[in-house]
Amino acid sequence: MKTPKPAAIDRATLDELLGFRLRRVQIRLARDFSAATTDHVLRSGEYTALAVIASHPGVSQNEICKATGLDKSAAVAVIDGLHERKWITRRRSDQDRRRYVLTISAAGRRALADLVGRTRHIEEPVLSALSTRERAQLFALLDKLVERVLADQA
Amino acid sequence: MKTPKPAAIDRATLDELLGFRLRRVQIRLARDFSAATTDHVLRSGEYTALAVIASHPGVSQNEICKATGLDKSAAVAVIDGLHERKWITRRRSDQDRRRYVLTISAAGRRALADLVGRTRHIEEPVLSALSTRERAQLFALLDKLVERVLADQA
DNA sequence: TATTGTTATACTCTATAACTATA
DNA sequence: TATAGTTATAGAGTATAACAATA
Repeated sequence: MKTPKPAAIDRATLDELLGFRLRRVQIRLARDFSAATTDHVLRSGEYTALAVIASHPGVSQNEICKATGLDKSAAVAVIDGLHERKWITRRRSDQDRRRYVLTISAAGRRALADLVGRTRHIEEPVLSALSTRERAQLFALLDKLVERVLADQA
Repeated sequence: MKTPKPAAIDRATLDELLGFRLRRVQIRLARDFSAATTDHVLRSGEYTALAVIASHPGVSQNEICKATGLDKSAAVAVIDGLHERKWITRRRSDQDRRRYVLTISAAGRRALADLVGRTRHIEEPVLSALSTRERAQLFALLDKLVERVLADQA
């Protein structure tokens, strides 16, 4: 039994759906990433959370959950992990003592820069299917979707 | 502490990365989907596998794994689930008795059509951030990435 | 009363390795 | 020897509910 061309995943029914496409590409990227970062051993969400803290000094855990889609109970372990590595600092907010004020450390910035560099390298083989112009288009379109997602739950 | 605009997820470091965008949108779609299909209770991968079987009558489990990114051990439970629901039929291949020949049933086609209809409905609020033309562009660009992913592991 | 963060817990997903039957 | 599918299992991810502290 020969494979009937794997690229043609049902043009009839799935053509108008977004989720399958996102899922397929993301599975590939996630696997390549975890294979290439066996030294760091990042938990799911730690990378994104670190990036959010880097760009939003003083965010709370709750805000990170909204920005990344992380569950608030899962966020605890994620923030703990970043803190143990000394990639972030946490203290209670003066205005609202329920909240944490999270900021990235110098070591955290170095780790993030390292991760971003590696990620770019990992994504390159996939993104090389697109021209520079197409990449920019793709990113702009995806950004519109991300903004919509964030706006809907703000 | 005010949130400094959640849409702006670090323009400095993450701007050139694909994975975050895919992940964020996919988390949203996956949650909305599972919330809207509590009656069907689909296991992860069953939907995609069913769609692949629909468009590739006679595929083997192995081929489904390649097309969907599913692990071969995980595929067993997925195919079992589809079979128990009588959405697919399975028999051993005559040419190679190690392989299964999987085909979708009439009930499977109805279930798939129902799922696709629901999914379209679920994706609409997110996709409405784009014009018709932009959606077509996005899908075409993502398809190029999917084809690259499939080609790399063929 | 509502919200932030925490813990316990249960369920699911994913990956590995060892196995069988066929090739 | 290699491949298709299976099983057992361990580890990670995800979600829910109950809770403490604070608002």
